Amino acid sequence: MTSYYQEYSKYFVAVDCIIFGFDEGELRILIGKRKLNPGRGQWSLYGGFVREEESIDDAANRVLFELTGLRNIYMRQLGAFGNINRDPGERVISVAYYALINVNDYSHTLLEEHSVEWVSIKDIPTMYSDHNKMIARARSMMQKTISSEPISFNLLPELFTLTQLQRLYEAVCGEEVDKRNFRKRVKEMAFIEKTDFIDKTGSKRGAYLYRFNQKAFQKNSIFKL
Amino acid sequence: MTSYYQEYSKYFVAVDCIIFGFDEGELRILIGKRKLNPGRGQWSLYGGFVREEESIDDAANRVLFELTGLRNIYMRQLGAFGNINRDPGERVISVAYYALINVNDYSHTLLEEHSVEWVSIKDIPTMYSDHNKMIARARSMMQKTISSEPISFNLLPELFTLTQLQRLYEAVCGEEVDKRNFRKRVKEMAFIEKTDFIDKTGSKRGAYLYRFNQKAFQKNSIFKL
DNA sequence: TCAAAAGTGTTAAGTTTACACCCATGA
DNA sequence: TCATGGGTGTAAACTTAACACTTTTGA
Repeated sequence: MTSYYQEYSKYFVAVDCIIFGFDEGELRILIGKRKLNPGRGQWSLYGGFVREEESIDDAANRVLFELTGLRNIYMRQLGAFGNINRDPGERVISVAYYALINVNDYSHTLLEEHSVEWVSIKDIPTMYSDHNKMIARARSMMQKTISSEPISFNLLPELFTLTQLQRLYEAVCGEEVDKRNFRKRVKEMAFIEKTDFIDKTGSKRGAYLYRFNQKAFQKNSIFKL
Repeated sequence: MTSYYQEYSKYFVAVDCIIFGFDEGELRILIGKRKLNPGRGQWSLYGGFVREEESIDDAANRVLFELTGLRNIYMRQLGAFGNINRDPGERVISVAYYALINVNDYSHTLLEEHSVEWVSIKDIPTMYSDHNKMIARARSMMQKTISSEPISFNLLPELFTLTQLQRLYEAVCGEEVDKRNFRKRVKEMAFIEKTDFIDKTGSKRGAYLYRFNQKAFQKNSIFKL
């Protein structure tokens, strides 16, 4: 084994995931209570330590997979959190990621198995370590992104109504938007395709279901909500 | 010493700084050739390892201070880079930061002392490890930021002409803008103050010098270039 | 006297916002 | 039949973009 850097210190490196979902008109994240010390019983993000055989990104994907059973999830790094005493146990540097999943893809069984729950972004409790800071950063990063990149679709089922899309947008941005103006903008985006399917769960009349066409997007690549 | 996490591995954690300056109409970064193995002689960002008694942010500030002698510099984290083999020596996780400095504050003596030089962003060579990726990310992050936050002023002397400000903006964005439209926008920002001083180095006629008023900005907080 | 950079307004095009009513259906 | 959410267009306000000439001065 080489040892170029032996005079320097090494640190534990963890990943923490802010997992967003959208349900009942609310933006939610998946959090649970810590099962181990330090901080046992405190609300916490789901995370894990980086292993020697994986990159940090791989670690984040592994942790997400362990919790959700899902792969190929939209996931972005928020950054590294490295205050000396951020972890009450020992010095741990944590790299935070946020992920967007469709709550329907996540089974209730798994919720109980890992004792995590969907908590509305409006009701986040005080959390372990600097996790509140991570959540705030994730939220603000996502807010900036949602108007310029088509990330909404990761939070919705494959087929969705325009009202659902609008409610999601409103939940992320924290403000209401005009229905007609919103639909006008959607109509200009050829990669948001109207299907012939109709959803009757949300209203008596029924609403057309739409679908995000990834391929059509690649070509056009203009997005502005 | 506590040992909550002893079953996990520890890693070297470094910081790398992308230090931007603006000179002769070009956006430049400060890079040098590695003095030590692995990678001796390769072009590299300036960096250092995180010490036990400092946070990652503190480490970045220390490294920047070591190189420039400057404190209280505008500096933002880009994120963590953690591929397994990113460093040819041993596994090192690196947290990249970008900093904006005024080239006039940086002495030529220091350039030589640390054998670093200002290289135009257009002429960045192939660099050590994943440093090219870091630079690309820094550039793109800065580009996004410059239109919505008043960061330009960190790259300029305290007093600057509108042409300098415009050239900087153009260098960062990589495209030219209309002089009259640019000045119109500047005029609407009360916190960019015209002074009575005139700079005659850039033209025979001379141009008014302007100054960024940080206090006036705090109150208004609208920025759009 | 001329080359070089500084400085200055107007108009057309495009974008954004505000706004109200009819439709289809199940209960 | 009525309450509920679905669906649609236009005009005014605002923002952005395009555009050309005069001024000052040192060389």
